[in-house]
Amino acid sequence: MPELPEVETMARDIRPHLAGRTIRKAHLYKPDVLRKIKRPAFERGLAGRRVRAVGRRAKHVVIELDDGRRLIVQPRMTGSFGVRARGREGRGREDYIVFELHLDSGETVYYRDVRRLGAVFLIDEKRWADYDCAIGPEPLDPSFTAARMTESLKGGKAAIKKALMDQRRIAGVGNIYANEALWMAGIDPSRETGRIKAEEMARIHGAVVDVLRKSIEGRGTTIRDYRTGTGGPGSFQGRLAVYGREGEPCLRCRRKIVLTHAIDARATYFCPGCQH
DNA sequence: ACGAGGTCCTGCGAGC
DNA sequence: TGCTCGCAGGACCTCG
Repeated sequence: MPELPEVETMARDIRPHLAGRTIRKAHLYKPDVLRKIKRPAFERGLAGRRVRAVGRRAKHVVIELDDGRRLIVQPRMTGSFGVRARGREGRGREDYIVFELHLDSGETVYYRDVRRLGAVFLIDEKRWADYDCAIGPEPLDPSFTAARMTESLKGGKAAIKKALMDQRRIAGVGNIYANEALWMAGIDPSRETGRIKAEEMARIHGAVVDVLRKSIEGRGTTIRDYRTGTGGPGSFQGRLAVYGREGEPCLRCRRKIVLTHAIDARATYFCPGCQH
C-alpha cells in the first residue's frame, strides 16, 4: 500500500519524536516480519541506541542509529507507524503491533501491520549501502531529470506501467501513482517502454514528479489501511483521476475509465479516449 | 532474459 | 443474517 508519498509522510511524522532520542527498550511482538535477524538480536541491537536520523528511501522508512546501523521498515500493504504519549500504555499484541520503541522522552513509537507482508531489518552501514545501491533513483531528487529516467528505463520491452513500478529502475512508484502519472501524461499503460518517444518520456517524467509532490502535500492516499504517522488518513484519494474510478467519466475527455488486470495482474485504470 | 503465476498474511465487501 | 469467495496499494521466488 504505502508508496513513496505515504512512506515520506510516515517518516516526517515520526521524525520529531525519534530524532535525537534514545531507545530505552525495544519490544518485538511479531518476529515473522524480521528479515535475517532473530528477536533477541533485534531487541538487544536497539536498546540503548540513540536515533541519529529518520528518513525515507524508496518505500522504506530508514531509522539511523548512533552506531551506524539502520532500522529499516518496509510497510508494504498494511504497515503503519504511530506514537503513543507518555503514560499511555499500549494494547500491544492485541492491536497488530509488530514492535514498539520505548524512548527516553517517555513516548513510544510503534509499528503495526495487519497483514504482516511488510519487512523489518536491522543492518550495518555496509549492508545498507549494498541494499541502497540496488534501488533505482529517487524521483524527487533534483538529479532525477527526464534524461535520467529515460536512461534508467531504457531497453525495456515490458509495459511502461510495469517499468515505472520496478524499484530497481525508479524508487517509490507503486500501482496508484503509476496509474495516475500515466493518465496525466496521456500515455497508454500497456505501451512498450522501449518504444516511448523522448517527448512522451518527458511528459511521463513530469507527471511522476508532479503526482508524487502533490500527494506528499496531501499527506498521501488512503484507500483503506494507510494512516499517517499521526494516525489520520491522507487526503490525496480525493484527487485521484483514474485509480478506483472504473466506469466513471474521464476528467479530461469524458470517456469511461477502464479497469484491466492485463499488466502484471495488477489493477490498471486508464482512459481509452485520451491515453495513447 | 523475460513473463506468468504462486507465495507471504489478514480483512473486507460483494454476492448468494 | 451469515457464509464463501475473490480481491487488495508490494515484492520475492520459481518455473517454463
